[in-house]
Amino acid sequence: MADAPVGENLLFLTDEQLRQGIEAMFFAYRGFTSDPDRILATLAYGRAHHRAIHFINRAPGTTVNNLLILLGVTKQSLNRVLRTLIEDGLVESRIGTSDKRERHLYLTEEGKALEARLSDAQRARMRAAFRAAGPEAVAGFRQVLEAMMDPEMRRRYHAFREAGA
Amino acid sequence: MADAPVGENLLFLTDEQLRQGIEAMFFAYRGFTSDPDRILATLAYGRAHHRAIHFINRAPGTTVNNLLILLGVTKQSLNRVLRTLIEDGLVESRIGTSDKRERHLYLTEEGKALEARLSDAQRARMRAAFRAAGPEAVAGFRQVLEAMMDPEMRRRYHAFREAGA
DNA sequence: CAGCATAAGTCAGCGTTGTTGACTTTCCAA
DNA sequence: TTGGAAAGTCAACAACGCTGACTTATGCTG
Repeated sequence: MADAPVGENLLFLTDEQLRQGIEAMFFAYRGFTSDPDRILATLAYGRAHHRAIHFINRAPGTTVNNLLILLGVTKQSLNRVLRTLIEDGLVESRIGTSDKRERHLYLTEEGKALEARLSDAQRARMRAAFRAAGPEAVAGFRQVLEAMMDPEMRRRYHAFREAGA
Repeated sequence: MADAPVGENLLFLTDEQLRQGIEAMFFAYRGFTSDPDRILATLAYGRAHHRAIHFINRAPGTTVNNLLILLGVTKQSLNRVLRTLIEDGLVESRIGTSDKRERHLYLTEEGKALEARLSDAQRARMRAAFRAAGPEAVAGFRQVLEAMMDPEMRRRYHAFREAGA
C-alpha cells in the first residue's frame, strides 16, 4: 500500500499534479457545501450551525468543551451558535450528572429533523460522486483525505468517533 | 471505470460510509488550508487574497470578470481584495488593448514571491498526502473530487485552465 | 475547609469575507 | 448615437472567526 512507487512512476508528485489536486480540492469543497448552504440560507443559519448540528448528532451527549476542540473554534464562537440553536429548540443542553459543570448536548426532534434535511442533501451529492467514481476510487479518496489532515485533528476525530458520549 | 459494481458490493454507498466521507472532507479541508492560513495571518491577508493570487498566477492576464466567475464571488467582494493587493504592489492591473474596459491581472515579482511561499506550503502537505497514499489512491481522490463539483463549476474551471489569458 | 483549576457562559470589540442595492464612468458595437 | 457590458465605488449588513476580560458554578487538592 505504501510501497508502490519507489524510484520510478513518481509523475503523480509533479508540481503540476499537486496544483491540480489543490484546485480540485477547492472546487470540490464548494460543491460539497453548496447544497446545505442553500437550505441554511432560508433559515437564517450558516455553516457553523450545520457543523454543530452534525457533530451533536454524531455524538449525542458530547460536552461543549469536546465540541469546540473538535471544531477548532473558540468557546465564544461556538457559544453564539449554540445559544441560537438552544433558543430555537433544536438543541438541548443538559447539566452533567457526574460533573455538574459540564453541559451535555443533544438534538431535539426538531433538531434531528433539520439534521436529516441537511444531511440528506449533502449525502445525495456524496453518493452520486461515490457512485460515479466507484469503490476503488472512494478508497483512494479516503486515503488521501486522511493523509491530508493534521495528525492532531485526525487523532481528535477518531477519539470523538469512538467516545460517543 | 463506471461499471465496476452493478448489483453487489455497494457497501461503500451506505449512509455511514457517506457520513465518514463528509467528515473526512471537513477535516481534510481544514488541514489543506491551515499552512497558507498561518502565513497569511502574519501579513494581514486572508484566504480570499490567497485565492486571487493563486488563480492570477495560474492564468496571467485573466480579467476581473473571469476571476469573479471562477471564484464565485461578487465583484464588490473581489474588488476589495484586489484593491489591497494592487495597493500593496502584489498585483498589476493593465487596461485591455482590444477592449479597454477590461482589466487584465498579473502578479508582480513581489506577488509571485508570495504566491510561491503560499504554494510551497500547500504543495508540501499535498505532496506528503499523495506520497503516503500512493498513485492509485491519488487517481481515486481526483475522480471523486471531480464528481463532487457542480457541473457548471467543473466546466468553468476547465475552460479557465485551457484559456490561459 | 481554603484556594486554585476547570467548564461554561457572557459582554464588548474587531477583522475578514461574503451579500444586496444603487450609482457612476468608460467604452464597444449595433 | 444610443444601449449595454465591464469596471469601479459607496454604504450597509450578516456570518463567523478572533482576543480579552469577567462571572458563576463546581471539582479537586492540599
